[in-house]
Amino acid sequence: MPNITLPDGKKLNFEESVSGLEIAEKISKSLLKQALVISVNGVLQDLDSKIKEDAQVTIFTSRDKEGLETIRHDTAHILAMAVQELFPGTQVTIGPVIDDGFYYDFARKEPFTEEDLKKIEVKMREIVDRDEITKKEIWNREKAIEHFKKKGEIYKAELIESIPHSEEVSIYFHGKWHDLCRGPHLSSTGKIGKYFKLMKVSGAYWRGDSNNEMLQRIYGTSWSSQKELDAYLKRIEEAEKRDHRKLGKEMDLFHFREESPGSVFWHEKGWTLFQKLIAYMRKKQDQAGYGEINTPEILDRSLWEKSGHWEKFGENMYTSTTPDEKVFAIKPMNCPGCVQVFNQGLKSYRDLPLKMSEFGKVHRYEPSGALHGLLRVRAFTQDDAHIFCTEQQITEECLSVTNLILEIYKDLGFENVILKYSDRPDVRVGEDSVWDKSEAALLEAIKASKLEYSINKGEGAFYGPKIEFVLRDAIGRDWQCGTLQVDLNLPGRLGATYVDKDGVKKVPVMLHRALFGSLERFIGILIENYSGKLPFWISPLQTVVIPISSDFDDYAKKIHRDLKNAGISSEIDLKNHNLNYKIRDHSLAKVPLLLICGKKEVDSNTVTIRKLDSNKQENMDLKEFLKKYSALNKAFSI
RNA sequence: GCCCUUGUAGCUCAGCUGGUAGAGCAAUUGAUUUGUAAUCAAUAGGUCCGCGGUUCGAAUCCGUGCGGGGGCACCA
Repeated sequence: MPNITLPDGKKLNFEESVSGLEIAEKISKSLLKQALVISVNGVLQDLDSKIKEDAQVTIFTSRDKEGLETIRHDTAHILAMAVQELFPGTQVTIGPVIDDGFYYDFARKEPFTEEDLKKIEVKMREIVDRDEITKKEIWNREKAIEHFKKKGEIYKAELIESIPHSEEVSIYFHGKWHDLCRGPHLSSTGKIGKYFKLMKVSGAYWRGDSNNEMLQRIYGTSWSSQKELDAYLKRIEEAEKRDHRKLGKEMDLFHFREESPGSVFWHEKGWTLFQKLIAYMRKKQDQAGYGEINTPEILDRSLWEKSGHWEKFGENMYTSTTPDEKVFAIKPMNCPGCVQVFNQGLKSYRDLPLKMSEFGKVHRYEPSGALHGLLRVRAFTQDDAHIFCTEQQITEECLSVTNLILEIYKDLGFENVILKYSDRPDVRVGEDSVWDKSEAALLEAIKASKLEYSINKGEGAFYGPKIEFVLRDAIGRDWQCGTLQVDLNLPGRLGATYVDKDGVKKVPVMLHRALFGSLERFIGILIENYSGKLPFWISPLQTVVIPISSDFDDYAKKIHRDLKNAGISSEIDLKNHNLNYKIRDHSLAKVPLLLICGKKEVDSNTVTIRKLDSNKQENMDLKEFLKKYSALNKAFSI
C-alpha cells in the first residue's frame, strides 16, 4: 500500500503497487501527457516501473534537466537502432549523454560518411514514427554474455562482464531491438520527438584507451522542441564567428605556416597586443613583490637529467646536438633555469620568500593532433614565476598568488573562475612522504581561499600537486589558464639551499605559478571572449584617423601626430575612398575608435569619435580627447 | 600519435564524369572629394601543397609525404 509523497509535500495513497504513469494520471491529464521519467527516492526510473513501497517521487517532463537527458539518452539508442538497421554487422558499444547531446560509438570497418549520417537521420525519424514500445528485462549475466556473443556483439559482452556482480544486468527493448542499458528510458520511441540532429563522425578509442582499437563515434544533439534545437545550432554558429583563428587573420594579428607547425608568426598588431599584456603584467608583478629574471632557452642535457625532466618529460622535449656532439635541450619549462639563478650566490632565510618572475618562451613537442590555433601550440611564452620559501610560508604565498590571479582575470574581463586541484600522478619524482606534505599544504591554501574547487585525481605535475585556474568566457566556455604548484622535489634535486637562522643550510620549498599560463593561449581566449572587440587599452590599434575628404588631410595628420605623442596608437587613412567605405573597413578590423575630421572639426579644433558598434557620434575637444584616452592607457583600464 | 575530412590568386570560394584554370573582395592605376558599415572603371595577379605513379593528356584518378579542420588520446 504505497504512500507516495510528491515534491510539494502532498501525499497520494494507492492500494497496490503503482507506476509513475498512474501517479501522473492521478495528478493531471496534461502531466500524464508530458511525463517522461520519474525519480523514486532520488533514483531515476522508467515511468512504467512499479513502486511497491512508500516513496518520495518527482515526475520529470522535457522542461527538467532529467527529462531532457532522458530524451538524449533515448535518441542515442534510436541512433544505434537506425545504424544497425541500415548497416547490419555494425557492433554497438556505448552511447552516453553529454553536454547538449549524446554520442554513440560503433565498431564497423567502413567509415561512416556525411551521406550515411543523412540516411541514418531519416531512419531515426522513421523509428520515432513507428513508436516502438520500450520494455525492460533483467537478465542473468551468463545468459546475457552468451546472447551478445552469439549476436557478434563482443564489445557488449565485454561490458556485461565488467559490470560489478552486485548490480543487475538490465536489457532495454525498443520493439525487437535491444541493448544493455542501465536506463531509464521513455516509454516508447515516439516520445523523444524529432528535434535532433546528427552533428559529426569521429574516431574514439574503445574505453578511452589509445592502446585499444579505434571505434567510430557519431555525435548528435537532441532537444525537446524545434525552438531549442534552433537556438543550439545558432549558438554553435555564433561561437564559430568568434573563432580566434578566423579573427586573428581578419585582424592581421598572426598566422601559422607549414615550416613550423604549432608556432606562431606574430604580426605587428598581434605582437603589440602581446607586449601590452606583458607590460600590464610587469606592473602587477612589480607591485606584488616579484623581480623579473631571464634564463637560457637551451640548457645542457645534464641539468634536465638532474631535474627529472629528461626521464619524465623527455617525450615532449626538443633536443639539439651541437657540431661538437654535445646534447642540449630546448627548455620545455623555466623552472630548472630559475633554480640556477637562485643557486648563484648565497641565500639567507631573510631573502625568503624570494619571488622570481620570467616571461620564458618554452618549447614542447606536442602530438600533432593536439595543436589548435593559439590555444594549443608547441612554442609558447609563460608568464612564469617561482617563489622560494619555507614550509611555513607555503599557505600564505599560495593565497597571495590566488588573489593576484583573480585580480588579473577581473581586470581583463573574467569574473567567473573555478579551481581544480590535482594530486600526485603515477609518473612522478620524490618520496611519498614529501608528496603528503605538499598536497596537504596546497589543500590548506585552497580551503583558506574559500573558493569552490574540484579534485582531479592523479593529474598533478611530476614534481608536485597543483591548482589550476579555469575561467569561464562570455559564452560559457571554460579555459584552463593559471596554475599554482607546490614543489618539494626540484629544489633538492638541483641543490638549492638557504642559510637558516640557526646557520644551517636548508632546502627551500618552491612554488611554480603562471597567471595567464601561456600568453599565446590567453590571447586566443581574449579574442574569443571579446569577439575580437578588445577593450580600448589593450587594443593593438586603438584609433584610425579619417579625413572626410583630402581637403582635411593636413588636419588629420596633425591629429595622428598628437595621438602618437600622447601614447595612443593610431593609423591615418588617406586612401581615396569615401567615408562609408572607410568606416566599414576599420570596423571590420575591430578598431575601437574612429576619429573623423572634416570642416566642422578643423574649425573647432575637435574630433568626432565613432566607437566600434555604435553609430552615435561624439564630438570632443582634441586636447580633452588626448588627455582622457592616454590616461586610460596609463591605467590599463577600459 | 590514431580515425575521418581537407589543401585552387593576399582572403573567401567555383571548377560536372581527366583536355594545363575562373568569380567576388583585397592590391595597382585612373576618374570621383565624399559627414558615419562597400562610388565607378581598367590592369595585374596562380610550380592548382610537395614527390611519385596511371594516362596521348592530371587541379581532377591512385600511392606517399607535409600542412589545415573535426574528434579521440595527450595537455598550458
